[in-house]
Amino acid sequence: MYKISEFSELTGLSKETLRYYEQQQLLEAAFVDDSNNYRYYDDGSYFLAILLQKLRSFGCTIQEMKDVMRDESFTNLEVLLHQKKERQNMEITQKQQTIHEIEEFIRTGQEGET
Amino acid sequence: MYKISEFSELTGLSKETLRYYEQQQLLEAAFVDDSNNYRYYDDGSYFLAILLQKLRSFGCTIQEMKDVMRDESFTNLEVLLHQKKERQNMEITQKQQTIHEIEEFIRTGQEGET
DNA sequence: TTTGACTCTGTGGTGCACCCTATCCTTTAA
DNA sequence: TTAAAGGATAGGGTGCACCACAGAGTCAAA
Repeated sequence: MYKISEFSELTGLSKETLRYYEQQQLLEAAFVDDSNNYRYYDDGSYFLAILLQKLRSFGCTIQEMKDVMRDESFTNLEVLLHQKKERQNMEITQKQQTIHEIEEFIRTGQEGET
Repeated sequence: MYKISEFSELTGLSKETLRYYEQQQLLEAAFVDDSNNYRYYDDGSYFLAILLQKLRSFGCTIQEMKDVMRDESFTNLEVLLHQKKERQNMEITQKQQTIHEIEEFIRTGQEGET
């Protein structure tokens, strides 16, 4: 069982983020001491925390992660992952388009200058 | 000379955005009627408005555009455009990396499930 | 002249995912 | 025992680029 600071260092999620995730019902402590409200995390919490961190880095929003965490069978997870992959691909295409436009602007923009 | 609504439709920048840009000293009206404070825009304003809109779509921030508009020779412009192109390329690389991580996660994640 | 459309300023709100601060209580090591 | 370290809660702040709204004044067509 880890207290919040230790768990924070373990997972890379800040203490504020951990409390925020709890508030969002995304990740709750494994146990809360009634006498002082201290949060205690365990290895199950760790697994979930790492999952959440990965999902965030994949571009998932808090709401999307809530939807994933809500069903314990994780059936939504794979769907979400494929969506995110698709989204990354779309954004790559958009950025390539933007690059083309910048290049075009550099070329034709020269005329209007001087 | 166009009043703000007409100019807004002409350029695609909302009236609020036009007033905001003026406040930011990014784009001022060509003429302001002292008696009623109405803004009037002309073709020079139009040229600049279109430029700003393009720069925004290239991922430039307000601050960066200010830097461009501050020097009338537009010497910063080309530098900024190349920076933005580079940035788009970097972000594409990052997104490709994310896609790899998602794919990797889908593959190895299967083990942990069930 | 009236009326509806337009303009102005100033101020506050938005979204997202946190971060920070103050204040208070509890634990822990010396 | 004491003092530092660490925990809690509540509420406000952040950044960015706007958007929305209230309240007041102004213009333009019928």
